[in-house]
Amino acid sequence: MTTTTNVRVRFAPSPTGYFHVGGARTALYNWLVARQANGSFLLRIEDTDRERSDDQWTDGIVNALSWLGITWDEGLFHQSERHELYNDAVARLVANGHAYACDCPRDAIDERTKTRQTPGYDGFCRDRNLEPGAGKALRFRVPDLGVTTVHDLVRGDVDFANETIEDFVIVKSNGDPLYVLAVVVDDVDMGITHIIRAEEHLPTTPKAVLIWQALSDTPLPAFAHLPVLVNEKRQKLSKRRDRVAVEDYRNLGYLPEAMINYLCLLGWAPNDGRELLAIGEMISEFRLEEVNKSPAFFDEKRLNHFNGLYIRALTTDEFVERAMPFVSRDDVPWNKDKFDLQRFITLAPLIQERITTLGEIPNYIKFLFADPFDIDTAVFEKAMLKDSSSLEILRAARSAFSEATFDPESLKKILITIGEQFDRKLAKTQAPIRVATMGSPVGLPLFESLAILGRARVLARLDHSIMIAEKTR
RNA sequence: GGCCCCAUCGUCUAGAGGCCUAGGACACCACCCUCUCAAGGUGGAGGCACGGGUUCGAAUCCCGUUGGGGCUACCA
Repeated sequence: MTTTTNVRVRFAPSPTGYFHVGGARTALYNWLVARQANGSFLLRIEDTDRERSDDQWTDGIVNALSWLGITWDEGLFHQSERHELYNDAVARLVANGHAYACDCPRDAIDERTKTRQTPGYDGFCRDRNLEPGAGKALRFRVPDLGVTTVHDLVRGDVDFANETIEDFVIVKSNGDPLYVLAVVVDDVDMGITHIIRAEEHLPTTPKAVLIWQALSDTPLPAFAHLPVLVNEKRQKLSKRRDRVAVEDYRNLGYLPEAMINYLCLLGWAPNDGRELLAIGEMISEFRLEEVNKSPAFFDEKRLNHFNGLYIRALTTDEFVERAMPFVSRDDVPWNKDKFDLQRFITLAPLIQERITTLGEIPNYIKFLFADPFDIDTAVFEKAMLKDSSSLEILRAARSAFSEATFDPESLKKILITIGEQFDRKLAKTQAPIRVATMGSPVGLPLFESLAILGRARVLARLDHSIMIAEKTR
């Protein structure tokens, strides 16, 4: 296990917005490849565009990856701190004729393009031998003939005719390197062997190949372009359009291991039908060559399913521990110092099998810790006033509970007996009691809840509802 | 417009020429279980985009059509 290989991968997000699940999936696949090969996973922040980059987004990326358990072996690298490297590479490119200065304004290029059949830059400055410097951009001289082939592990060979690739800009006129240049310089410098990224980068990959070959004799890395993740309209997930920030899922109460499992299956599946995969299984079984080519819809419903399974697989102790941040938040629907850990623990197993996200917990235990306790009028009316015997049941229960042993079994027997008096099944008998004591027609099992609530509060709540019902009828 | 990618149930997928009467999972529906709601169990409906080839045989290979998507900045 201590043998290391030379496999080196990198995850290179740009800090220009919330870190979304598509990026997380890309990071995961990179990480799996690194772990499987016992190689290295590097994290590099692509912040060459200073205006769009912001440290807060970098923090978000770092936090999200940490939460997911995707650890990096080298980094964080910031492209913004590596300008010397880029300048050096640019100087070499200019010196050996691969790059040239260009002072064409955009509108001039567009004007000339109108009269041409091929779109893009027309190579106007190619042989003008402009002296590179301030106010002039640098363009890469793309061969007029031939084909640049991208060998892609998931898509096979993809050919691009060089004549369809324009002489693209690699350095802005203000001297800043462009992404396409910085990426290659860094990948060469860091000895990256596998470039695993989203499919949207495929069209610019021949440019990267050309730069790589102009800059280095080292063999090209293997490429793997992953299918993009799409929304319900089958458009690429976007930070602006779609609310899919990893951070949001964390706050909603998704488990990182469920998220990882779901993400892993978005574009890849093991040979047999297994869907619940441990990290170790993903690491040993994942194959880039088996990654699907078509876009995948990020389906929250399916994520929910996985999250529910993972929550239910927790031991009670683990569950309680995971739940703590969600029952101690400021926005919890009860006075924070009313919270009682022991009582929560007692109910925990019952909650655990009912929820799909940890964020749902407060609503389940609100009845226990919220005092004063009030009931939604619509709910109350439906449960208490639509049925004439509801009030009678409340009274009967009030009377019987005042002397009962307060354990679930005893309480249940009492209610069954009361139900018989009214010729009702238990399902019907429990309804008004539930609303009166728990505030909702749905929720945790009633008798366990009553027992934990305790006689005093149960009686008080019954009295309260009886009073309201009497007044209203 | 140009370049490129993609195409199995609504969704995620299994399927690498006969094992396919196309399998699983989510979602959906029904039933069972049941103090509510869930969870769980059982069952059901639902798909190879279309057209040509190749082949004894095609979801699987080839071509085309259609449809979807990505890129097309001195963004990343």
